[in-house]
Amino acid sequence: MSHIVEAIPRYRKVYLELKEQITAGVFQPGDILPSEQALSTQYELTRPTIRQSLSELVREGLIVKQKGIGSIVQKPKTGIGILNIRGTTASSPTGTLTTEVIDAPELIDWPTDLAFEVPAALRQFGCIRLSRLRSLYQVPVFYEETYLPNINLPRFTQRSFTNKSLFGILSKHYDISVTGGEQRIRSIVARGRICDLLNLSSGLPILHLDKKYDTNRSQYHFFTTLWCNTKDYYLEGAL
Amino acid sequence: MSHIVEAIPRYRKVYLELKEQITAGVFQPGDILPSEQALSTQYELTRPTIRQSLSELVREGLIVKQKGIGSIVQKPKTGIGILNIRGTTASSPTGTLTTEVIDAPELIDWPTDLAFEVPAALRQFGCIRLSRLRSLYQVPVFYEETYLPNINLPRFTQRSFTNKSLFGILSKHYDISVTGGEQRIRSIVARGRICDLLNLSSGLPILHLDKKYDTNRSQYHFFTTLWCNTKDYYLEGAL
DNA sequence: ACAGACAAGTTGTATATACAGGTTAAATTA
DNA sequence: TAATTTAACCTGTATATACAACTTGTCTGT
Repeated sequence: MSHIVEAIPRYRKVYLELKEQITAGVFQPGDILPSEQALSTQYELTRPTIRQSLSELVREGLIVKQKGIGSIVQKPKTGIGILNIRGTTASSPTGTLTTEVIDAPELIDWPTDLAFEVPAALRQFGCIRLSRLRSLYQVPVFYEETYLPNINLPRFTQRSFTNKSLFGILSKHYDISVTGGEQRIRSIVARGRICDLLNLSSGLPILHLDKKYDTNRSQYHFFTTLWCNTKDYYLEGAL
Repeated sequence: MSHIVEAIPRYRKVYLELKEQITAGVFQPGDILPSEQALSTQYELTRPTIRQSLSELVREGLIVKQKGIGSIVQKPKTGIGILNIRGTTASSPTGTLTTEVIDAPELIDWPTDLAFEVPAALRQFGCIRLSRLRSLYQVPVFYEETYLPNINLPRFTQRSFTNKSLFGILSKHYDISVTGGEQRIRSIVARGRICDLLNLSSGLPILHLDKKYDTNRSQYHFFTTLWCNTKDYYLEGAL
């Protein structure tokens, strides 16, 4: 087993730094970022490299670019932005989302009723299942079940996930970052256990989402099923 | 008023051509596209330019790239892919989606209850409203109301939208292409007119989506509200 | 005072090139 | 024959450069 260095490209460092500055408020909505020329001088990189950093910010909707003007910082999106690539914790209003573990991480056989087909390459390994309940202002909003292939995740089942971002833990301790994925959405009525967890009466409409996440580990995917009460909130995402 | 030539960049032509070939089946899922080097020879462009074309295909999920291998064509996504940037017609299984006009295009005042705020720059112009019902295999699946700013859209209200793509008409006749947008999703119960249109009994859960589209015309946005019966289908999209 | 030309600054498009690092299959060696 | 090395090919990252197209503010001439 080789030591993973995973060198971070320079364009990505610039992207991360600018993103941090935007979310931290150094650049306010409506502000114009330093020009590509200025950024290339500042970071000692060339303009194509800087443009690669900015294109990521455009893709995520943090800036829009306008010819002749510059890169304009956008208002952060409102709502519970779990339709995009960000983890649910990172994309919610700061400090209002709490996470409670319902079922602690445990090793199980792969369920047979997942919405997405589990690749054979993953089936030969075990499956780690955990479930969590997310609340906004102490009101339960969505319940989430996650299924991960048990490949090279030492001490994963011992970790605490209360009020922690799963994406953050995967990134920090296991060098796994989410690069994309797909999702399927339905509208269903709440029944049984979901009602209890979300504190709903039976028969109310809720969102049901199945997600498959792609990661930087080739062939490594994981899966999430999610039930969301959209009575007081909505899900939001970029097109 | 100047004549709009709107020269199409070369990288975009390559993108469009490859996309056409993929959707037409010239390249099958699992196939590997010609290498960037081969494409640059074929199209007489340099590799950076070709990479710009391919990056669009990656963003739309039509291909994934793998270092040392190439660009792998992906299975077309199943489901009704209206969560992504493609118009609903273009992203559904070929030939199965029919569109019926419920309310023909008409000039109205801007509604006051749209989910998204209409920019002041658009409010001073009138609003064109039209509504359509989409059916899969003759079964109504979603109902859609669209609101467009009436700016430089000659003869728009006279056009037929039956079994036509709104995106296609905007692109072909008015040089308007959708470049992005945002959406909000809720789960609600069907009531009143929606029940009749979707042929549902009252109280069943359906999806409610509000969308705001960005276009290549600066400051020009339009809006869609959509009700979708997800009993037999689901909405799908990339993360 | 006003209109128009101009200059400066910005992003968009495109070329040309180089090397790093991953993958595969053929060639070489033990 | 089997294992190892090598070569060929692929995408990823980065530099350096040039010109086009768009926006804004300034300068100039009337």
